[in-house]
Amino acid sequence: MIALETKNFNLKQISSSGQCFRMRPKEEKGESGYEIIAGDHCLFAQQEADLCKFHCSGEEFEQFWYSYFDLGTDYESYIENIDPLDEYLTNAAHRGHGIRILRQDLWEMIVTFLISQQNNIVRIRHCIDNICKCYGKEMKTADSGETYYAFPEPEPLAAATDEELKTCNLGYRSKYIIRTANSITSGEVNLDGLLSMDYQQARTELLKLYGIGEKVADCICLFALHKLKAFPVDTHIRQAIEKHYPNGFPAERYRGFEGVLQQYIFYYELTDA
DNA sequence: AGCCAGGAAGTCC
DNA sequence: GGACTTCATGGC
Repeated sequence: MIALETKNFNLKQISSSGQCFRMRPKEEKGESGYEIIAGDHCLFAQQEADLCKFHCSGEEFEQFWYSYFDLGTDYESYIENIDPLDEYLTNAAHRGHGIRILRQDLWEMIVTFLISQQNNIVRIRHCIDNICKCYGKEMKTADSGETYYAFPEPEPLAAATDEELKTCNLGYRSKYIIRTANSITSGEVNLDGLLSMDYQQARTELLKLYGIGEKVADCICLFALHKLKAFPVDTHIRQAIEKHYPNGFPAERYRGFEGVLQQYIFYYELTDA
């Protein structure tokens, strides 16, 4: 178990920030915390104020979770750059000050945000749970020996038929996932290649995939490739900008980390004080 | 019951 | 290039 003092880190805020869908409140041995499943990893974590307990080995923490939670980055400096006259953004950042832009798996984000389109967050979780149970490897946690399912690899999803995927209740998105999985297994689009591209290159490459448009591509760039200049505009963000920024969001002031602010706004719009 | 959801592809002009 | 329609499913 790793105990750590953290700043600008809040499990509750991250779990409901809409960037990850396999993180949820959980009781373990009578203690409350959060279960986080990412790729084929699973972690139980607890938090009291700034003190966090990560129930994993030091090795797994250093090699995986430290990076996953982006713990090497100072988020307060992003918040300090916010225009103090911008009351809306100041309030949004205040409420979501414990959010981090997670460094998640590329393939997992591609599938996750294909599923996210024209869908609500509660149902997105169900859809992802379904495909993990059907197509992901069964795993056991080192900590407590509990069973969980890894996120499925491209191969089994590429091999699935539309009829089979239908049992996961993905709706019309099934065909997007099958065709995109085939684009990966065939080598038409190379996942490792995407990792070394800049934002514009990666975005263009992602747009080649069937079912991925500008918004989903930006989510993948932000949440998997950690391109903080990506600023995904969905229905909530569009409405918030129309309401609070009639002349457009002042992205030029925040060049290079617009994506962090986008998350504060998204979280602010989806939560109550 | 009916509207909506972290949109994108298809089909017009 | 823009506007308009269709696409499954279920949460609220």
